[in-house]
Amino acid sequence: MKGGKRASLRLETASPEGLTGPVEDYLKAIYEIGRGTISVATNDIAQRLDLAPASVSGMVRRLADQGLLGYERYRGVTLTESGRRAALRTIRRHRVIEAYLSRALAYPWDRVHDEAERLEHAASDELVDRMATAIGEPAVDPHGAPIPSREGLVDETIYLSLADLGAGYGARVVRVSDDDPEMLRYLAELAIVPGAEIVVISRAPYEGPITLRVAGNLLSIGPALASQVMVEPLADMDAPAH
Amino acid sequence: MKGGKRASLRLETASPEGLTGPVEDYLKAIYEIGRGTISVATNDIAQRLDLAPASVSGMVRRLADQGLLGYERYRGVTLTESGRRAALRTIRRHRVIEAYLSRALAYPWDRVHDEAERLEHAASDELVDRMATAIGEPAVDPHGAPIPSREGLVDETIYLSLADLGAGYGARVVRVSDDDPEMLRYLAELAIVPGAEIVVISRAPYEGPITLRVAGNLLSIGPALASQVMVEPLADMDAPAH
DNA sequence: CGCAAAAGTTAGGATATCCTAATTTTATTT
DNA sequence: AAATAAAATTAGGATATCCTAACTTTTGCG
Repeated sequence: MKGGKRASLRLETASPEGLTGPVEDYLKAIYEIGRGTISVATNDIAQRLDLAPASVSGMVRRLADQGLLGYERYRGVTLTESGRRAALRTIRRHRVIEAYLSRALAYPWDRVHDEAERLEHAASDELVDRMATAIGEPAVDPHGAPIPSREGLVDETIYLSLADLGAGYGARVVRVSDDDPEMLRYLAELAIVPGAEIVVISRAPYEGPITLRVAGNLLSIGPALASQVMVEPLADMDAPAH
Repeated sequence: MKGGKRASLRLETASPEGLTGPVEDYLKAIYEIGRGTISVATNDIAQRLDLAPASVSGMVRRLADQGLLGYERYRGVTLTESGRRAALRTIRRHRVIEAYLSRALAYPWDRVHDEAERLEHAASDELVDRMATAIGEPAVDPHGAPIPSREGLVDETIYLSLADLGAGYGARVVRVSDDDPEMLRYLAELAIVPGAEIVVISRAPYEGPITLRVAGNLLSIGPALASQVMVEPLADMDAPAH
């Protein structure tokens, strides 16, 4: 006989439960689409992961057999408790890595996402925890997304998007969508970053441009972009009237 | 048609040439066994990667087809120029990551290897370069192994092992084998680490213990352990006679 | 409410990687 | 140099993941 016994499957992941990279990606996608609770359509998973719908049908079936998902044919999937935990662990990894790359290695914010997308499947919990400690246990990643705790708790607050904000309102940017590097570069140029304060000056009708004041400058953006920017309305503004 | 075209193979690696994790592992193993030039037996590859010999036969055939290896059935394999470059890139990644984990995140030296083993397939060249810069472009990893340059150059010096050193000789430890955590912890306890100066006090015959002075202490180790410690003899010792 | 469009699934394949068992080639040893 | 031992290969399978094409179920509309 040669050497010791071998794991039945060669895993490329560092997950405690030994999930593969693709499995982690599915769970994360399902969590993010359904906010952790809502039932999710297989086609939406396919779209988000850029896979053929048929591939998703096969995979969710297997994940359901493993107890990670609840699944009824033609009816969408939900995360089980164990699936949810696994999803949040991966999301924590992703966001801690993003934050670490940004703060400790001065990684540009439009590139942290792709790098984290690969590292999240390879980094051990110990490494992720060391990274988090090294940068002072931040609460959010560079795009403003909340980082789940080691115990799997996350801030699930739902924010308005800039597209939902009426003229005259002021708000603070809390979070921007993270996966389009070009958009992130553009937003940074406009100073629309988490923490920035903005005022909606006017909104043209029929999906027209939204004019804002940001950091003293006036600028206009389209509603498609505005919908990617999550904000927290500020109470103390002067002209909230309609 | 849905979305854009898809890569023909889904890669889990960040390599420029798009090599998979297993492929990088094979190339690295072949480089390390054969020091980059010598022909390597497939069985040795199997042993090092903990795979069945039959699996290696299949894989080296494919790698040869891809131009990464020279291969003649029943005769072993050699790295081609392109295989060698790929191997050194992976080795650079591995060692930079080890050094970074150790210096920037205070990772214990017996655990950097396993972590790097996974991250080396996921980290982009940009990340590895940023890590290297962040810790001052070290020349060696925490175990004393030389880090290949971005251009693929490495120090190929071959050192003696402690097991080859006669009684009376002094030497400086340059490098220790890196993949057995328990052994690394033991060596650290004995202060046998890269940079340490040692003197061989005596050697018992018939594979007997080797007695050393390290950091002022006397201690004995077996030849199996001694052979894992690479040293550079010191010229200025007093009793080199016989 | 019936039917077409949309959503989702099964069927049948492909690829990369690994395994065990059986076979072939090379090396060693008398 | 024949016989045996060691090394390496082929044959035949398994698994995880993905795909396209064809089919089925659900949904939404006139």
